Amino acid sequence: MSGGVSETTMEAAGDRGGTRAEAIHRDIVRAILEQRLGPGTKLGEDEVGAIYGVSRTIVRAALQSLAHEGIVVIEKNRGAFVAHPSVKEAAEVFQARRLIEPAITELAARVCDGAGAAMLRAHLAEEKAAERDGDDRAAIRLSGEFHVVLARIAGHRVYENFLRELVARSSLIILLYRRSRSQCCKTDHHTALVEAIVAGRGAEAVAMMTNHLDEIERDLELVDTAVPVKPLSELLGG
Amino acid sequence: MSGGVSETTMEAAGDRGGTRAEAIHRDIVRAILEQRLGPGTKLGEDEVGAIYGVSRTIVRAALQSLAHEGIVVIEKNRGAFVAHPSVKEAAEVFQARRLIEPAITELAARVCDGAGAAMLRAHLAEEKAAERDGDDRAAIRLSGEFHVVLARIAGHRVYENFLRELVARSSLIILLYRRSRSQCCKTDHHTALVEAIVAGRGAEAVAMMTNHLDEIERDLELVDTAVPVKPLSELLGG
DNA sequence: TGGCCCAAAATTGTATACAAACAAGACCGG
DNA sequence: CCGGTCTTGTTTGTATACAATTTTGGGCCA
Repeated sequence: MSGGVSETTMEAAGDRGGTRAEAIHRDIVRAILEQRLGPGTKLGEDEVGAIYGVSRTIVRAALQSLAHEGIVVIEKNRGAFVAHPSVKEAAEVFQARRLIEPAITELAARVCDGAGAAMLRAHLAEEKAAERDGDDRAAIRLSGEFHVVLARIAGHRVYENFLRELVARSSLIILLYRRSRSQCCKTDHHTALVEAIVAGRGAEAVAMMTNHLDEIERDLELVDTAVPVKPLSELLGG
Repeated sequence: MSGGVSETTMEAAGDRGGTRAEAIHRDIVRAILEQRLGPGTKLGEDEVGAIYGVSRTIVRAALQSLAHEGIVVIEKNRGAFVAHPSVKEAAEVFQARRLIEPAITELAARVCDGAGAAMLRAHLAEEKAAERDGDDRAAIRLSGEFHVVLARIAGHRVYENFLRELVARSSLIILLYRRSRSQCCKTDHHTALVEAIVAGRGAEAVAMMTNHLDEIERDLELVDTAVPVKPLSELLGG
């Protein structure tokens, strides 16, 4: 973990991007989306505080926020751990995604204007660049975030917030339960989705999204696994 | 505000029901569901701390949790306020309910066993008793909570947590935007829903739920209003 | 070698002190 | 009287101190 990068995180916060706790929250979510932080990882308050250069007060606020999203589990008197979703929870998360993402997709296809199209295409370009550059972690994160960008395009804050949590939790689930080593979302699926959405072909986009989610879920083997644990200072702030 | 009642809240926490912050969070949600706490009400840390007999640390944790659910808005350097949902947010909340509650209802109808039926009937009995006794506040709260009990019966934690937030936010929305003074959910609708769910008639229950939600939403007039403000100590711990 | 016990170290839970920022009231001038 | 400025009081943001709990390591015994 390079101290310079975590200072960048803090500067972003000073930049009216939100409080320090929110910045740490975002950075930890980023680490999870990039699959650097795995299920069961202990997030000690002093350790996290040392990494980001803040007191435990700020760390506790960040951890509470993460716990509220189901991404971290806080056990009384024992500390905070990256969540280890059960098979049941995994099924529930994907079921919720199969419920909400077609609705988001349909909305996005209906309201998508030039700015929305530009945002989607820019995101797609970022995904492709990460893939081309062999930056697996960024590619994985961007592929998850693509879904959240759709919700932002749809302009529906309630759905967006819910989906943001579902996507972060999906990242943990995929890390635990996936069969293949491949990136879970295929860029060409995202490409086709973008084209359908931008063209306002809602029904087609919805069908594609449904298939896309089914495919992600089919790649999961919903049985229990164990994960190795790495030192926190290698994983955060990255 | 009777000190005895808030001590009861604290004892419930000591009873492995969760931390003190969680108990305060629950009590504030309860006050909102009972429409004792209206949109825009300031929740000062010291004031809330005095009411519940805790330090600001615990209050801040409770307020953060409420803010995460969209029930309270924390403005930097200005304090925490009960949320005042906009017309757009109101529409989004009800749209999300129209998406998720039929799914919950269908699930509940599929899995409802004898214990589930007993839970639903007990809840319904409580609603009817509150109505009969003229306890409007309890009746309003129980009618909102009925929807969350359905989610619990469905045994789907992701849906349940999401719906819990939506129902609390709905309470604020209804207080702000309703046309009529009547209780927003009619008990006979809940009665009919329970019978269909318990009998496993999923499609019928789903249709009823959809109509029920449409009816609630039709009773809202989605234009901006202002609300009078009452002293906090009259409203919390109730 | 494994299990148990105990003391010390580490960590979490929480209150409180201090700094920073905002709100309210007083004062002054036009 | 009204508006602007300044001062004071209040509240929020955050670190730190202290209490409570858990974890770890060492010693002892079968």
